[in-house]
Amino acid sequence: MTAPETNPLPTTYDAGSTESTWYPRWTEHGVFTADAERAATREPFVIVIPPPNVTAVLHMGHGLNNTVQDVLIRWRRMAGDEALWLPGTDHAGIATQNVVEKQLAAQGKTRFDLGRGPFVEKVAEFVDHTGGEILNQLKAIGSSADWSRTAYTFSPALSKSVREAFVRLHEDGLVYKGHRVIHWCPRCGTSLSDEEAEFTDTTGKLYHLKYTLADDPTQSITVATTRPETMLGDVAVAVNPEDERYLAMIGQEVVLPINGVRIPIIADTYTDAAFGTGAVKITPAHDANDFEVGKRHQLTMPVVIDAEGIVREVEDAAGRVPATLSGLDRAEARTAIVKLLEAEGALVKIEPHAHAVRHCYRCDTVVEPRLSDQWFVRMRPLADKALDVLRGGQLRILPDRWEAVYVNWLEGIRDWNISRQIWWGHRVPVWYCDNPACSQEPIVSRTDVTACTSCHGPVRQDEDVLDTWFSSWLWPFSTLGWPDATPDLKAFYPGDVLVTAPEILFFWVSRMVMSGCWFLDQTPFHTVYLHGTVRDMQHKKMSKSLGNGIDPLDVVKLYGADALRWTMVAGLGLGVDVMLDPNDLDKSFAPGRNFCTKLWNIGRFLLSRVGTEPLQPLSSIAPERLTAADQWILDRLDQAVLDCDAALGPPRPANGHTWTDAERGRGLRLSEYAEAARRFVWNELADWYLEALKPRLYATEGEDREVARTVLAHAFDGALRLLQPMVPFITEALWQQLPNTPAGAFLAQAAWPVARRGDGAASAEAQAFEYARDAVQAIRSVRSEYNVNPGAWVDAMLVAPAPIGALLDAQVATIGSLARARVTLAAENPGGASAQLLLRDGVELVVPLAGMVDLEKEKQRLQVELDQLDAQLQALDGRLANEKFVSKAPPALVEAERAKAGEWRARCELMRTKLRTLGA
RNA sequence: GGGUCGUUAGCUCAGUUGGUUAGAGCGCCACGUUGACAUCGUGGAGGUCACAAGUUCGAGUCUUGUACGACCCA
Repeated sequence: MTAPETNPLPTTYDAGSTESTWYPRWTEHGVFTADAERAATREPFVIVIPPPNVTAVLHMGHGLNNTVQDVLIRWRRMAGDEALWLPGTDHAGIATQNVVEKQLAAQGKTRFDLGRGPFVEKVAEFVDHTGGEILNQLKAIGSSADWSRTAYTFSPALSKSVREAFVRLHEDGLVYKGHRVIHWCPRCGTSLSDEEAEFTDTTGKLYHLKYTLADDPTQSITVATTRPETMLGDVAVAVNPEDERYLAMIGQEVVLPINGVRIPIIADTYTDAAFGTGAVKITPAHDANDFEVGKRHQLTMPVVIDAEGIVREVEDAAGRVPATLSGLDRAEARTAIVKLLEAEGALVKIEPHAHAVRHCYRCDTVVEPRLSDQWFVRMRPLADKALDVLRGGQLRILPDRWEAVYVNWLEGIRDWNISRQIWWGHRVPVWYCDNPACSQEPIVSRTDVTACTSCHGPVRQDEDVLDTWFSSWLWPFSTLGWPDATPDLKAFYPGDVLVTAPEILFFWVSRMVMSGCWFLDQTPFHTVYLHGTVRDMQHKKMSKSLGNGIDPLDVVKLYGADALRWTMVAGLGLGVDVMLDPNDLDKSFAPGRNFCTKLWNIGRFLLSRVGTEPLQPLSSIAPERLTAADQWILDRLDQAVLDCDAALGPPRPANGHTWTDAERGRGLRLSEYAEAARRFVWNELADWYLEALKPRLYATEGEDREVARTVLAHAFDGALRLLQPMVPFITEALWQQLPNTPAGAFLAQAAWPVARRGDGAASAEAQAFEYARDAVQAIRSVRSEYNVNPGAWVDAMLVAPAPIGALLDAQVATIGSLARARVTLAAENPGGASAQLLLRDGVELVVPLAGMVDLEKEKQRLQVELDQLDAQLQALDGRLANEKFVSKAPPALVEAERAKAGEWRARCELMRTKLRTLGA
């Protein structure tokens, strides 16, 4: 018997219980686990996660980033790829060390009180206990990563990769120790790479200092500087050799104020005659540019500021720092020195000056340029390879405007300072023999060295650790076991898509491409997808410090993970920032919340009507048994599938390795994908098909009801498959209720739909339903205009040319029930006092509305419509009368325009006739 | 200082190689609980596509300039 089943679904969607039901089932059944062996017979599709800092707490940026990855990986998993999303965390050298140092500071201790070994142990312990929590938080938003492969940049396995990379680069002659001015964070006590020293625009001061000539105290030269405290370390004044103002002074000496040191005036083209006074003081130990000048002129390099940012005579600086200044912090020293300069009459003036000051990207302290010994990687050869893969089409970046940024940076690449003077990280694998009698060079080794290879005496390891990014840049293959030739490495390298934010294009993305190309001779991925930033309504980036953040877990609790995911994906234009209001979560997440509620209600109703009896497969139903509505929804599903595919794909270059120009910019349009799927399930399946179907479904039994059940279930099944990557929980819960879902199967690994008809074009039968929709909308419009009681039934006549009339004949009941109208068909318009509308293809709607029709209103409406169309017709006629248009535009277009003109003309005529009958 | 991008409905954004009457979500207005859904339904209002010039039969789309805004690099 076919009485409707008891509805098993609760009336409101319970996100919490659904999420806690399905996530464990997915993981228990290994739905997310990739298999290297299977990858031999299926296309692998690999995404490596941008590893969050091991101590990080989930924020909206992670939410966005990981949702995108999850959508892509779930899509490819359904599409039959061997999908691997590889998760993990980054040990985050400086950041993590800072956290633990802060804890120590609260106890009044420093890391030096503990000593290196115990401190590192303490950090490791801290990471063990509190680290990696973010990975659990990723599970809460539905991330389908392969947790069995969770990696960590500081694990023994990945540490092995790091050593291998360092040693190999050394063997390749690309690692060297350099003595130069680098960026130094006095607070963190370490050097930083160029990328880690971020520029901040600041309004500072430009100090003009007067240095008196040694041999002629009546003469002086004025230099301009933003950092007067470095004058103690000045070794020269440089002027441009072309600058006529100073020609006579070149070669003479000036006396530094305060410490009385004599320094020469030199000529160097580095000096810009137009900046400041045209004369600059040269402090080689405390400015990278001055360092270059100093090297060119073989100047001494006195160091007057130490590693903690304290002014004192550090090196080659005897007699330069007066006792009164020694021991002052660099900021205090600036104040004191300016005062002294003023007292000596050496301070000419102070101007406001807008410039960019570098700050530590971890603690925001102003970076101090510092002369020191550091390990560097010579990047030019690596960068060239990374440029080749982009130019050769093995790599693309979306949005493509970032490709220019990538190229620009790589073309101007500078050597990478990879050593850090902190303790938390991979120690530089270099050992020194301190035996003065032994001539052993530093030993660079893959394994720990315990004795000198020459004299067998004791050795000591380099104190420095490697930049965190030196492990991150190996991530796409270190996580797969490199340098060992593991099955995973063979199966899953190179990967496919890298999803991240543009901020780390240089830090991480470009470097991964370089390392992949260098060590494995292949770009680690063929696509870089750079998504936008999550911002608040003032377009300010969400951040903890600004207090404008949204906790994704709050959103999950309030509306569910799917609502969070949907909101972000639906709003995610390519490379576009996502705006959310931290003060109004209801409004911000309304799109996702509303969509989930709607989907749940669609499913609840639909499933209750479909029931639980087995369904015959769609393929077993003879086409002539399908109604126009059935044909229509099946066509719409085809179209939705094609639209989703077009928005998402292609997943990889068609030839497997190189993007063609036609492919290169395509796909990864997540918002278009969301819109195509949404339109299908909501605007087509629910709004029209389900409504049109109600009479058939309420029938108690019969063949037609079976057809309706089958088509309905098929259409919904298709919708759920299309939606699963975006809203995995709610779709899984609904899909499990469909009668034809096999026991033990998961939507999460069901097949991605394929369009039945390849072209997605509407079939002729479906066209009848389009006419029916037109008629329904027209009747509703008339009803609304005349304020007809929504419950009341009206008479409506459709006047249609014979062939369309024949199509409409079968739709009369459907139109009637959807528009609450007693619908009749006619070949001729009877005229009379009625509301009349022109539909498409010459179909007319006549609604008599006895006694209610307002003739003036009808006339007005017709007139407005006629005027609009007439204006457009005239423009079109003008175009068609233009000989150039007719001769130059594509013939097919001209033909189409002619046909349109004819249609519009007939329509205008019809309206004029109507107006006349209305007495205008 | 160098570079990149953006400016389309009240807000946030789509609009693929130039070619019907420029779309969506949210918001707004009117009506409404007809056997899934008021986190909803139905109907509707709202845009000289920043400005100016140019190319073209034809420009939201291509070129140049201007204004404003954002980001990246030095």
